[in-house]
Amino acid sequence: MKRATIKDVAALAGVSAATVSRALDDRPEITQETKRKVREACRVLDYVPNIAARSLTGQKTHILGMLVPDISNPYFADMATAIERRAAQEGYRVLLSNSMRDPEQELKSIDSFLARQIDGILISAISPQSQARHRALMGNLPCVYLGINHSEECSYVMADNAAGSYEAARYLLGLGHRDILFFGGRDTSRTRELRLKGFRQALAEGGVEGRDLTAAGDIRQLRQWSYEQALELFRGGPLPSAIFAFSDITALKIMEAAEERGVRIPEDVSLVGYDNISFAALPRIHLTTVSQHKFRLGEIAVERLLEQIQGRRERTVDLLRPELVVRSTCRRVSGTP
Amino acid sequence: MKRATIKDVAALAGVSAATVSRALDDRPEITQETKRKVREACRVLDYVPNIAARSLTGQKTHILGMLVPDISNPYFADMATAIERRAAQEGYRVLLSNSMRDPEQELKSIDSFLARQIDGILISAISPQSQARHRALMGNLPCVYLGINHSEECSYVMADNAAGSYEAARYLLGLGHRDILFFGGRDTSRTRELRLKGFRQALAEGGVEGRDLTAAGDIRQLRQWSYEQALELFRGGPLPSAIFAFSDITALKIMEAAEERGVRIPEDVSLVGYDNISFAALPRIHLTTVSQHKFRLGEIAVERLLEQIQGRRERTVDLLRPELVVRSTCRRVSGTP
DNA sequence: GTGAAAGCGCTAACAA
DNA sequence: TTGTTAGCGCTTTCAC
Repeated sequence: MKRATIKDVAALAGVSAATVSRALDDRPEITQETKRKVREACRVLDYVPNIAARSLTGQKTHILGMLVPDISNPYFADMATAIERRAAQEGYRVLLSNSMRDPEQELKSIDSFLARQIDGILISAISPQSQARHRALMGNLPCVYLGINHSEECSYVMADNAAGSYEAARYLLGLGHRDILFFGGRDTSRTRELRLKGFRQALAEGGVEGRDLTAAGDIRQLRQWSYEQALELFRGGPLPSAIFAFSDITALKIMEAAEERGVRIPEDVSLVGYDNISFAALPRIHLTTVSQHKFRLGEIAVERLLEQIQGRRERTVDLLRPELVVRSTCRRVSGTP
Repeated sequence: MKRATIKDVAALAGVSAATVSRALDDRPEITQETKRKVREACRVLDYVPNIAARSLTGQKTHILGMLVPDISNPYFADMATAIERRAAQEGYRVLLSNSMRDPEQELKSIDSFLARQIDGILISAISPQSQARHRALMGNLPCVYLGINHSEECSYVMADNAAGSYEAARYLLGLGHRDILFFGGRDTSRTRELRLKGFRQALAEGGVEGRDLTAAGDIRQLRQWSYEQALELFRGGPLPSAIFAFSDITALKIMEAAEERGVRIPEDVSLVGYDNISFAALPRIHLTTVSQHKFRLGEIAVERLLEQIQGRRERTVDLLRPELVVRSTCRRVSGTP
């Protein structure tokens, strides 16, 4: 049972293939009567136009590519969901690719997207270096970058990481915390760099010295590293008054270690995360964290990309202001005056 | 800057388009020298073959479709991840579609998949009724169903829901629980029906009477419903000794309500979930639940689908045995002898 | 208002 | 071993 083609429809409707094409496109020059016959024939034959053939004729595929470093990270998973939903509303589908933080894989994924004639691409690049390499491959394919790894001439959508951590740090200071530890993130991560910067600035303004703990070297398993470091931290020595985790994932690992060591949050140590992934809002977790509005961020990225594809806009830059989401993992301490 | 085509490569390499095609396919009849020239030309031109054209020539698209009722449900999200990963290993990409539990949307998604010439499709159908309707549309397109909504002549991969809840109920009985409440799920859900069946069987064998609470009528927001019902349950009257939640999502909502009412789990009431979504393993949550091995299930589905596509197998049926994952939300009670 | 013909980029059959 | 030719299903001129 072969699929029906436009010729089959044309034959059944008693017109030419060209007319069928025009009728389905609802062109004004075609008679209502002809359109009716064509639609009827399509229905009878269960005709579905072949998009491959259509795209070959220079049409669009209505497929977007999305490339992220790690889809098992709930942050990207959530953003992907928002992107797929928004794209679907506009009649686009999205092809997802996971670079696994491997620059070679990133290039391969882009090749594969190109081969599929996607109309545009959304990329969360691994690093500015990798970004520079794949930029060339893409030619003038419409593209919007997600997050911070891009060069200045690209379109991008990002949240202000420094501002987010600045606000969170101010919150901790306001609660009376003076000994605050910035915990986690890879030392190669620009995201971490920016978050640490906002953190330090707030502390400096408050006249407080900050500490930080960073994953240096080739740490593949950042989660495992965080867990082990937290276990070490909670081994018995003096605790910091508050911990500012690089991300919610890290914060969760800290929570896990705390539980194991009998350290109570927030009674013994306050904790704030970053990203506001869905885990953070769960009962018993109630993690205070910084929201990057990742759903909105994904939606905007799709909108900007479609504007580029449809030639309505050139380069765009969108900056979202993060927002502190206060839950229950921080307590007020009586600061020394 | 137009993308290079096979003709450009052929011209630059000084051979015909057909030779380029063969060289890239690494066919034995082509000289090493020719292959080298072709590869070089491809490199120079940044040539990426056009998959649309290739698929038009009767080739495959190497794209699989995946259709689920609700991707915001972590259960499906997790399975999708497993499916994408396994498919990527085999050189396939997957196009995701969300039916939003709407039968019309389900049909539209399938049409859109057909139009894209996907090689095969993985479906978690909304209901046996919807399944019957879309079955016709697909002709003999390779297809594997995920879960329980399919007719008998299809290929499918599913976990034994009754066996899973049977085991969980036995576990609760073994801990001494006698007053156990089966909580949640839509009354139209076959999944719920099967889980309830296993639950009842175990209780009957233990000489215990079971109770159950079901979402009847057109409940769109099952999560909200669960939360409200749990709040009601925890209002102050006598508590059941244990609650068997229809799913982990439901269990989490029960946890949330319990927290709000000051009901302690497992001290005041034991709780078990179903699905073993990633939330269940988080610190502070530690939900005892039934694992359906959803990652494995997704992988198997991909493998079976590819076997069908490559003509190596016809209809397949895979049944996975669920497994109880004991964490910390159930306690032993001193049963009346 | 509609049809005939050309061509999108590629592969497969047949020649050479 | 390689080139030539035809055709996949569709859209888009250009005629009529």
